[in-house]
Amino acid sequence: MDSGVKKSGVTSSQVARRAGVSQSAVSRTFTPGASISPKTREKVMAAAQELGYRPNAIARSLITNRSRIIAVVMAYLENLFYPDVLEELGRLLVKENYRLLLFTGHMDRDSDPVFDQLMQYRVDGIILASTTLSSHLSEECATAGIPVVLFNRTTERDAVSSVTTRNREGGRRIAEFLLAGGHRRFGYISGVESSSTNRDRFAGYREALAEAGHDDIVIGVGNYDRAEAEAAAREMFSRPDRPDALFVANDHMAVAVMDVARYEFGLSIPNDLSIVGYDDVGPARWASYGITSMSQPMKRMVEATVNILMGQISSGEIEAEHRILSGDLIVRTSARLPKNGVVEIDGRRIYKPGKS
Amino acid sequence: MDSGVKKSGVTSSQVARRAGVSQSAVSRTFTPGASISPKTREKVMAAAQELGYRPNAIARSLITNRSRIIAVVMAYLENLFYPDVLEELGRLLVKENYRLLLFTGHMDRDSDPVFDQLMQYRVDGIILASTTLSSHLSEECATAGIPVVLFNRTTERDAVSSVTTRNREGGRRIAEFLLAGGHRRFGYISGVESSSTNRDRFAGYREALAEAGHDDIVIGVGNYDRAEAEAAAREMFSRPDRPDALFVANDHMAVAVMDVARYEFGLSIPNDLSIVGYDDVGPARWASYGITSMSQPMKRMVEATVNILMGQISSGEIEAEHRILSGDLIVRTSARLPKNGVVEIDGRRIYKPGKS
DNA sequence: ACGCATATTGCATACGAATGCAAAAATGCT
DNA sequence: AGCATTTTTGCATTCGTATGCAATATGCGT
Repeated sequence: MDSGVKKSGVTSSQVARRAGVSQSAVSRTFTPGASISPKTREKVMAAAQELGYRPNAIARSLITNRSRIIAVVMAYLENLFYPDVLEELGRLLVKENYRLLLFTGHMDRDSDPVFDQLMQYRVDGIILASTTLSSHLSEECATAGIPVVLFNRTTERDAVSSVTTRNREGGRRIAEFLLAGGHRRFGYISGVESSSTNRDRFAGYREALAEAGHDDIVIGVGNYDRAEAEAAAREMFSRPDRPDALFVANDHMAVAVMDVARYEFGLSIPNDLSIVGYDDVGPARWASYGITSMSQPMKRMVEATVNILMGQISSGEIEAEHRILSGDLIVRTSARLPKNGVVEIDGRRIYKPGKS
Repeated sequence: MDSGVKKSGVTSSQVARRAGVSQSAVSRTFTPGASISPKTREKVMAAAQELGYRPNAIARSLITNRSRIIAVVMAYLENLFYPDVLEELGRLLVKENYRLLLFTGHMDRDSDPVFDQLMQYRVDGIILASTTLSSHLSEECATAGIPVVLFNRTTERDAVSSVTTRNREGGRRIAEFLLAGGHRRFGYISGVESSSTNRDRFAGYREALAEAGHDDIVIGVGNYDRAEAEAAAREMFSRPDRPDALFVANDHMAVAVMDVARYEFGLSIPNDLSIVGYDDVGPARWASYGITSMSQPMKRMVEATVNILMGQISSGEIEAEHRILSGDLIVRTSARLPKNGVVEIDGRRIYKPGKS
């Protein structure tokens, strides 16, 4: 009431004095599960209220050695898949009472500066979305006891935890779908060629096509980038042996490729060209595109990610764990339909070979 | 070399012992501008290297009372404008050696929980993107000495700093453009009605139309949400007096509205209906849409935001500051063109009434 | 070489909260 | 009531770094 300025900087000791108790009592009042009597707790709460006290998370971190901060390193934000992921991550982390420290951009090369900051803030965990860590850096995390989870990516040696979907099977499924649709000439526009998602998607696609006797896939490199995907599409569509079936490594690029096909080459989709994408991200669902796409169960992926992290944080065990989920091939209008195999589930049309 | 495990937890004292200097020397080595001789700095650096030492930002914050963390509260992430903003913010903040603590979702009502966390981490500044603070909360920030900047939004009383564009003028410009294009019946699909951006854009639009004798604007409420905008569009397009000119409060909704117009109502754009959006965000530029849109100079807005923040942090003066930038009406194909006024600048077509 | 000004260094303490430990209070039991 | 047990409390210390101050080392001018 009378205290006048309540410039934040109210400390637990001040509250303690006000409430006529010890600083420890204040601390215990704000520490869930600590030993404190209802009576003192009430006194403390009242004093805290009056002074506008909030526990200082920084000081708390210093002594508990827990920051309750999770670092998220994310790239490709212009691909709506990732903002979606970010939003869901935010929701889940806040629910677990963790904060989200965001680093945008890649950290492929020795991006020590960014990494240094992660370490300096003693984050409790790191989520790498579409970005990997040099083995050097991930080792450093391991020795530092910081859990790391790769989101939608894996590394060669499975040394660090990851959450992915069955990209290889996804690639296969897409090939089967396009084969069943009676296509003759197959194309692929890749993501970043060294990325595990790209490798796996393509591997599955190529395998299934090869088994059907198609060994000559027309390939363009899109690097998960709109402009590059457009350029690759232009090059591909200008070829005399233009494909009639095209798998684009993600929807973000597929949308761009579709625009190029329609508005620069006057192609009719899916009559002249079938396009299949990956992720089942927002724009793929928009009426202008209606892209047939392998879905990635984003929410479950995020949930698994947070889950792994929380497990490792509370147990202290940083054993690499790999969660592999699966999606469905959502059928829309960007690709010719096979005779059968398309079924409707929960209002979504899905390709399930074998089923009529 | 021999130290074996270098489990992070290396402290400045350990480095000091190793280097044969005092802990202060280590601290000074890592404090830019501190008084330290090149010779000892070198010794310290060497020891730090060996042990894998990194200064503990938490401990540092505790004593300097500066966290070097900026909280960003952001909503509407599915609107690509905001991921773009986020990326740019990340870039600029990192350059200023600040970290970005992200909170997603709204905090309109007394969202004290989120706010509490902001305060607990003693963030050095707060950026509110498309979200405002109750006056109660913003006051609390003021007394706590924490700079707050509203991004793309203002409050009634100009008590808190903000960065916006001339939304009212933008609304006017759009009206002028549509009037010059010879349209007869005008519509508007709003954002969140209480938001300042929506109010201003609409005010300008309505004023200019009224001056031209058009007082009967057909209105739908979109709340900056795709689904709601679609519903509003459906309702509007079903009316007998369907407008032939439609201003949609942002591109995120305009894209959805355009799809409804074309694919659900078979309208030809811009022949049957002209659509103008706001933001000039990614999808507006895609070939499928080509939306004529008032641009917001996102990079400059972000720059101004960071600028205000840095200024207030370093000066300690938290005087509300308002930066108001302006954009251009980028002309594409979603709206009928006026006879004149459209000029080409840097490869972009812009509407500048008065110019031929 | 001497004295003075300046640059470096180490000591000791502070930041704000959490926690082991022992003292004190409350509770239960007979 | 008296004793044993449990709960609550306060004291003192700790986390890792920054910084004022006094002490020491260095450099400069003559």
